[in-house]
Amino acid sequence: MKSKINDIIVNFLKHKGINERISYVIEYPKQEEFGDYSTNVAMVLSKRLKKKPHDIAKEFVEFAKDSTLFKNIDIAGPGFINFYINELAIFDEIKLIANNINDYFRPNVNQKKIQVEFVSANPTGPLHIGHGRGAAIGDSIARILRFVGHKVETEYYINDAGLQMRMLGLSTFIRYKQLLGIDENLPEDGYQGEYLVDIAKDIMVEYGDALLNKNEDEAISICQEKAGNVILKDIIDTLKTFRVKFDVFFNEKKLYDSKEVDASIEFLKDKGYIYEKDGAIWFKSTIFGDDKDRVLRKSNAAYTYFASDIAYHKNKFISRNFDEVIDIWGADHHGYVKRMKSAAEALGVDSNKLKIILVQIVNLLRDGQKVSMSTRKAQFVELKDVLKEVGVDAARFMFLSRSVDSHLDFDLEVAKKQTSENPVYYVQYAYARIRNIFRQLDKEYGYDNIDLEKLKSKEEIDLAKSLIKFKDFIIKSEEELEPYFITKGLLEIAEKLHKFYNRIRVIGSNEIKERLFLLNSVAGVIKLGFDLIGVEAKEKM
RNA sequence: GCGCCCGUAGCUCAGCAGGACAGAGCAACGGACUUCUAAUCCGUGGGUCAGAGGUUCGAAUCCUCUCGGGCGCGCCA
Repeated sequence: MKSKINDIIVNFLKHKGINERISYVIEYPKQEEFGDYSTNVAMVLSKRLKKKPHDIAKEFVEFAKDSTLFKNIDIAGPGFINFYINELAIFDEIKLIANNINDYFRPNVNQKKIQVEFVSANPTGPLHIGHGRGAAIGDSIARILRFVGHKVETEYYINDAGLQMRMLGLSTFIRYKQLLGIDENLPEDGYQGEYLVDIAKDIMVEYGDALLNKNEDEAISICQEKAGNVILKDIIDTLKTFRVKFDVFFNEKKLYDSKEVDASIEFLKDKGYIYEKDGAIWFKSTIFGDDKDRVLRKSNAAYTYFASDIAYHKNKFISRNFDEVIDIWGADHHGYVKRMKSAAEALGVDSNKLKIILVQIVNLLRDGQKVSMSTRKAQFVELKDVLKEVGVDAARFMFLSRSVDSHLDFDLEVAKKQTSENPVYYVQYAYARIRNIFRQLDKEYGYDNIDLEKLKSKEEIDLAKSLIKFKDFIIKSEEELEPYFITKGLLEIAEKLHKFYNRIRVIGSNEIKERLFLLNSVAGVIKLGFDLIGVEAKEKM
């Protein structure tokens, strides 16, 4: 619908001899009395054509008045052009939706090969609620991009080569020794969580006290591997219940084993972006706008994370040839963005192809008090416990009901209530109400010979409009990589459905066929929206 | 100290390539179930868009400063 209006505007511009792009907007007016759509094009053209906005608007109305799309076009305020859509045109759109939902809502895009990397939590402890938000966002973005028609691969990056994993092994080994009666305390920066005691018990079952006889380095390595595997499996299980699936798990270690880290440094060196100072190897990220140069290999010959991250992104872009890579990080990594983009440029990759989404923190509240979270200190609420308490649907919807860059307050006490305070029920209920009507039909009603002109009430027309508008929400969510537009669109449809349901009867009415036809499309669109955010459409509630 | 993000209704947030009287949900208050599920609907109240300047015909939106909050600034990971 929007694009049809845009076509008319573009024709008008051509008619006025303007062929280049002009930055006007077509929007939904805030007030209903200003029509269904509105454009500021007359005001934008005012300066250029040296005419009053009002006069340009008049010319436009004259130009467009023959279109069957509108029942009226108004000029209002300082020169807004307001469009009132013809009901027939609205229901023509509904027919298109009914004909093929996916075709109708899939925007035209050039297919790209896109990787979405998210969660990527080190397997040093269970996932907490903050990871849940990243998981919900990453997974939904992947679903949306896939729906739109891109080739999408989701990936989880495991930092299994660094000191953190070593610390995990050491902490587990100490727990193991404690179980065997050896008095030794965890180091200050060790992992305190109880889950390591359980893992240590498993190790004891498997090895008895044999690890004590091995050299410490080897014993820690065994513990590290065991703990890492157990925790990773736990993470994967949790993600699975959360309906999040990864196509690829990528190990950092692999980048070292395959010498890709060295190769990346060589690659940059050949281009002249590398120098040595104080016994360390540096990357000249300042040429690409970073605040300072960054160390890749320390003077003690150990590589920094940044070195393996460069190799990782070289692997993504060059070895695996992704057209676009989306990294989803926690907001506390924002200082890392410029660095990573510099690295992309240095690798010869247009840094616009690397999209980094910073997901703002989730504030967890318990009894109104903020709970601070730290994996190391084991002060956190596990994602899997939250899922058990509030359910997958509620959790996903809540994570996706705010824009990515706004803080999210997740109050456990409220979330646990499972009352109507949670908007997911509002939408699910709308769907269930429709399904319920269909279940109670006394016979099959075909949709041949239907006369949609019979749907005259405001409730029916508004409901139909909300479906058409949903397309804009999909486009926006895809363009801005913001799944919350989907939840927003769903809430709007649900609102119109409930209003309809309260005022209009379906079963027993003269318009039953037409209304069922409309409701069938509504249910289909809600189902589509739910699919895009990974929420279940319930038949009954 | 430097840099980034943010400050909109009691609470949580939309709106921010400048435009029409500032929006939604929740909470509060008052109504609507012999009806396809009231997990719903209808109505009411509630805001000097942190503050001060500036640009503009027009600023929540752009610029500057102030105040307040969060985060990042390592040869850490």
